[in-house]
Amino acid sequence: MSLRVYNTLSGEKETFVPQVPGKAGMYVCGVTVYDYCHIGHARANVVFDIIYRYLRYAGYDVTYVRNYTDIDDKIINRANQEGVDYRVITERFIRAFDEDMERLGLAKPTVEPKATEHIDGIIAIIERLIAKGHAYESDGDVYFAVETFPEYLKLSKRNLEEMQAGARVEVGDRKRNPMDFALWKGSKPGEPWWEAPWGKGRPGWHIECSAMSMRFLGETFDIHGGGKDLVFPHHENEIAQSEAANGCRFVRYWLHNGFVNINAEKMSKSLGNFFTIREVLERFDPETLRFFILSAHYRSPIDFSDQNLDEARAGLERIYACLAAIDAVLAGTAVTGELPTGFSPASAGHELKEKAELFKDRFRDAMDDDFNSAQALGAVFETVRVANRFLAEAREMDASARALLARVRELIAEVGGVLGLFGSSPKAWLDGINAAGAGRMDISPEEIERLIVERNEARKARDFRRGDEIRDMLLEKGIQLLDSAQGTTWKAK
RNA sequence: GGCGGCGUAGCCAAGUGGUAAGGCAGAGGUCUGCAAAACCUUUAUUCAGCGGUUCAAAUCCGCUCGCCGCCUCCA
Repeated sequence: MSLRVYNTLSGEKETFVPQVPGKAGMYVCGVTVYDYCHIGHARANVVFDIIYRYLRYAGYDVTYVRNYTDIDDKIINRANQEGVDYRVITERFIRAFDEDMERLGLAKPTVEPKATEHIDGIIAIIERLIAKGHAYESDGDVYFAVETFPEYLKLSKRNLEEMQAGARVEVGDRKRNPMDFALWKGSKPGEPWWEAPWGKGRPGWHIECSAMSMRFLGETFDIHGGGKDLVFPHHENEIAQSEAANGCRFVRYWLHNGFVNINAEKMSKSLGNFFTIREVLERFDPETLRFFILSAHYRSPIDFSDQNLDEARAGLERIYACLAAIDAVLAGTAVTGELPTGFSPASAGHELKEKAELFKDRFRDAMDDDFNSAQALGAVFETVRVANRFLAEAREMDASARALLARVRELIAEVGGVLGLFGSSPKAWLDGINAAGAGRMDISPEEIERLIVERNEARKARDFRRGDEIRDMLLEKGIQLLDSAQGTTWKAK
């Protein structure tokens, strides 16, 4: 089966056929660096991270461009508020963005250009647009004339007349048509500026993405991504500028991710109901957040809540617990990696072997279907269930049993590499979750260990009253004891 | 008002023509001194409602109801 992607432009799933066989060019609108990123940014970036990883996994040579928009009204406003140069702001939030993405385990894009490094390219496009009659200068500003581009609004499927009717009239407008948008803005005193044929100024929003994508991916490229909210006006305007300037198709496949909701309402800056990535990571492990994001299809809305994050953590914990159990069996033994034969048809070994053989196909089928990570995770869970059963059933772990488990372990690591999950040492991850949980309790891990020893001594002496007393006391503090043949461990509830 | 999307079990969530993945929570069982954890079994004759097309519909079409998004900065 081949990769199919949902193209916003056509409104349908299409078979992905790259412009150049074996290669894929992908541009994703990055952030405007004037504030800390919220979990909506986390979602967009995680989603396109797995799209990038999966394209590579599927064998494409991918050029992935993700920009920083480092000049913009909001940046200037913030700089003015703080009384600092705009670059102080952009440098601070570029660093913050990089830290956040690193913690979320994102792969580095091929290029991460900044708008301010491409002013020449921006000016060149604007000059071409003016020369072709698609743009006009007006009192130091330059605007794109939407009426000169008949296909305007083809992405968002709107109607120009109706939008004009509803457009807001701006005071002292320099536009010929209220729907025209700025390519270049003349600078006011005290604002950052660059020299241009129309005087000192700075680029408008939208034009930087046209310039940077063209620079690194060419006039036509395969995939352009971003959040749903960028469809209009940002991407619509990018199409107008780029196609009017170059006279050819701009993007082949438009991909847009759905929103993060809070209590079923869109999370946004203007509503003030947003959480920054940093705030969330104070309470939840980064991989849990990533797992939560990937547990739904990228185009669906997801509802962010403590309960949903707790459920995601429980699910991820189940997978890691299984991996830890496999690792414990495999510890210190060399395995061949060959799939063994000889499991009787009714046994868990036979079933697990079957799951292992079909696993990669199921994963690829899911991801080929418009990057359906939720379905892919379903396949992982099924494998985990059967592996757990195998671990519980098997009397002794002979060479073929270990080889089978090693194969399962390898497969989960392989798809984990594509999803950016399961990359931690299972034991370390589980310990980390415990430690984080225990950090919120008023009891130290040492104290817990001491009480476990005391309880086990009491139990050995068949003093179950004392033993249960300790167990109940710890449970009250949120510490769950786990008894097994190997001894007693604990976890934070 | 215009355009677009969504409505699947108590909750989260796949499934877009062939007879409902998976997770969480719940119930019963195995294990246990009793528990917890783990494992096993189980939990939607049915996909918001009504009508239509079809041998066959959660999936396609129409209508109704409900929710949401974009139309203004936004991932």
